[in-house]
Amino acid sequence: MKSVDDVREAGGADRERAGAAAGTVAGAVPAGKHAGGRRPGETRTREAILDAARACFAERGFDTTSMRRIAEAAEVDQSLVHHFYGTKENLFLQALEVPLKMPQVLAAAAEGGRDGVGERMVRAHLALWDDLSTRPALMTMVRSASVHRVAAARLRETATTILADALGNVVTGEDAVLRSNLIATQLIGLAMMRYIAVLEPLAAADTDTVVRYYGPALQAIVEG
Amino acid sequence: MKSVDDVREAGGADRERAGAAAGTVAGAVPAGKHAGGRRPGETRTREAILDAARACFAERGFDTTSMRRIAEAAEVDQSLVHHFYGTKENLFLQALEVPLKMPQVLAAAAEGGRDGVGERMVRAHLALWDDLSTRPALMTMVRSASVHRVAAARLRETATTILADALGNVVTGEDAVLRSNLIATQLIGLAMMRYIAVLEPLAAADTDTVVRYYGPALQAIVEG
DNA sequence: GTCTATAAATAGATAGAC
DNA sequence: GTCTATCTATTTATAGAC
Repeated sequence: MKSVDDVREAGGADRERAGAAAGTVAGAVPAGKHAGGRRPGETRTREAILDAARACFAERGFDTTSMRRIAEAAEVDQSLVHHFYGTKENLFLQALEVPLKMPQVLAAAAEGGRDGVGERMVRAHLALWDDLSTRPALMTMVRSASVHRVAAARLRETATTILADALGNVVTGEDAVLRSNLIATQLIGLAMMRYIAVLEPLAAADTDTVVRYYGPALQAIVEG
Repeated sequence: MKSVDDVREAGGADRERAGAAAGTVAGAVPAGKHAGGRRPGETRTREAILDAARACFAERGFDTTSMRRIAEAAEVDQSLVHHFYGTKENLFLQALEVPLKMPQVLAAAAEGGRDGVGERMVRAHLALWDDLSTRPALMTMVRSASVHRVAAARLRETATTILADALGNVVTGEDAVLRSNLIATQLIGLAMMRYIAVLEPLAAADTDTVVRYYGPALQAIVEG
């Protein structure tokens, strides 16, 4: 598993921020140091639930994942899941939040001109899917896009906004937006077959091999 | 909607065959003409249920589709669905049966040598998805592949057996199987974004345009 | 903040009358 | 072959004790 930079999105709009360090535990917090802020222990449980939800949704999709299962995975009571996130729908929305690093990584890959941009995009995409801090949200999105309206909308949004924006300076000329769509199509297809359908030998192939063969396919569309 | 040849698979193993013409209705059957065969009226209801199931599964996926909903779509009682197909799982299996014409159409597209095979494959694939007699089964397969083991297996099988077989004489040399995987990846990605996620402007683009831009991308992998 | 208990809806599946 | 009625399990979600 390759590791990309450790930039993560703030998450849901109503998510509290940890005071300073990420590893803050209940017992390590100085007494009387939380005026108006969160009470110690709360955030940890809340995040544990969200992480568990992401993992479950990523692995089994929206419908197949029950609130009970998420609670079990987070090792908390079922009612706590509702207490923190209300409905299953809302929890799913939070789990869908795409890590901020995604547009950054893809934009970085699109830099550097037209030459070899196909291979760089494939490599960046694989890096995001092989990174354990970004994979669950991506997997949740793609896996549920077929049956959940919001996940599908998020997928479209990712394909257009993020990808088309990143490729804005690279894919130019006639039908530029359509061609960007087709590049996104190739990348989503790759995720689908390699990580979800687990098609062999593709799923077991190493990154370099995939980049070598698939990069030129993206490049063909970049060139128009 | 373009129409491909009208070859359809026999369906499930336990499916009865219609006597002669497809349009046979109860009243039009000669009396005493069904010794040991099916009783009139049965087949029609049975097929209506299967068609309705395919339509529902195609549109909403496995989990979201209830037996009651299928019964409603077929305009029959719920218990009839169980009567004919037993479990929901079994009905889903029947609905997944990929039309026989699929491998035929793809094999035909692969004929004619390496030149322009990318464009021919894209065009054949789009024809299958735009044909109302094949689309529901394909849609059912791809839409549920993310959450249903059997659908995923069918997708893998389609990608390897059917596609790799068709491309056997075209994709040769180093990593031929992996490259066939990547071609299937592109086609499934296309179906996913154009027909399921409905990404614009891709979904609204006409066939020729998609073929023109996407064909060379497949060709790049064929060439290696 | 965390738990027990349960409401309310819906699912798949079956029995049996006709 | 077709319908009514119902069983059983599971789901999301909430109320309320501590």
